[in-house]
Amino acid sequence: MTDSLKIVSWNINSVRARIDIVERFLREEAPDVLCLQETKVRNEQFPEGAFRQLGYNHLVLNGQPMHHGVAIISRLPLHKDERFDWQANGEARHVGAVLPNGVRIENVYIPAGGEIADREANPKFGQKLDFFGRMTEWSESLKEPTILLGDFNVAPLAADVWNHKALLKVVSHTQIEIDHLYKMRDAHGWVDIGRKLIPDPERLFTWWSYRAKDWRASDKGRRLDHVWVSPELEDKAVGHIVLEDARSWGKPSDHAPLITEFKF
DNA sequence: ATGGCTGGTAGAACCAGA
Repeated sequence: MTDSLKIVSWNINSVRARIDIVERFLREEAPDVLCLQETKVRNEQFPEGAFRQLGYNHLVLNGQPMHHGVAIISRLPLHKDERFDWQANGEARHVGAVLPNGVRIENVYIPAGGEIADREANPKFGQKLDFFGRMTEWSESLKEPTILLGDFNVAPLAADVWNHKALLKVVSHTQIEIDHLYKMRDAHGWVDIGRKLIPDPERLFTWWSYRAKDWRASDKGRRLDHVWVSPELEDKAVGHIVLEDARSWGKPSDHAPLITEFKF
């Protein structure tokens, strides 16, 4: 018997400000598991009722006031939830749990890293590189079949940005970030499902700035959000789309949802 | 090739995102 699962990653940029389009998304796409980043809410104030009404009764939260915050919201029971502090400063940027089939889901919000791509001039950039370092150590020792997804805040390939040359020195597309990302990938043999199913050099973006007059017309996007899987799960991911239309829904997030279909 | 935008929280000539 084949177990089909639809798993989503979405940087929501405030789950409370965005609750109407989150409900629309759940009604229209009916995922099994929704992983949110940038929920921007304390756990006590998380709008759990909206999710429970739609049949999503299993929530694991890691929130804080104002910034950051992640959540896994599921129709299926979640077990062994955990929260790693890969930032080493208490910020809420990770939550993980195990699905009934034994597969782990790790939902991460990697720091943006500020404006300047230099750890001396900009401590936030150093924090971002160190975050990758801690995730690399974790990846090296990882044994369980795992889905690692979220907002990685790096667009590694030329086809992951609207203009490769223009962005070479822009944080999210610098070589040192890409080196750190790939070192983490190689530490576990992570498979990039986005590029396995939508191969390079096809255009593939997940984020478009709010500042563009018409985000679709200018299309100055970047692929900042990713779905990676352990090597043994590579063939279980059978479909992957970025729901770009959601970038145009009322009061949108600046990120679109990534929908991955698995057959276990 | 940045930023003209956005949210949270405070009550900002704010901070953060990327």
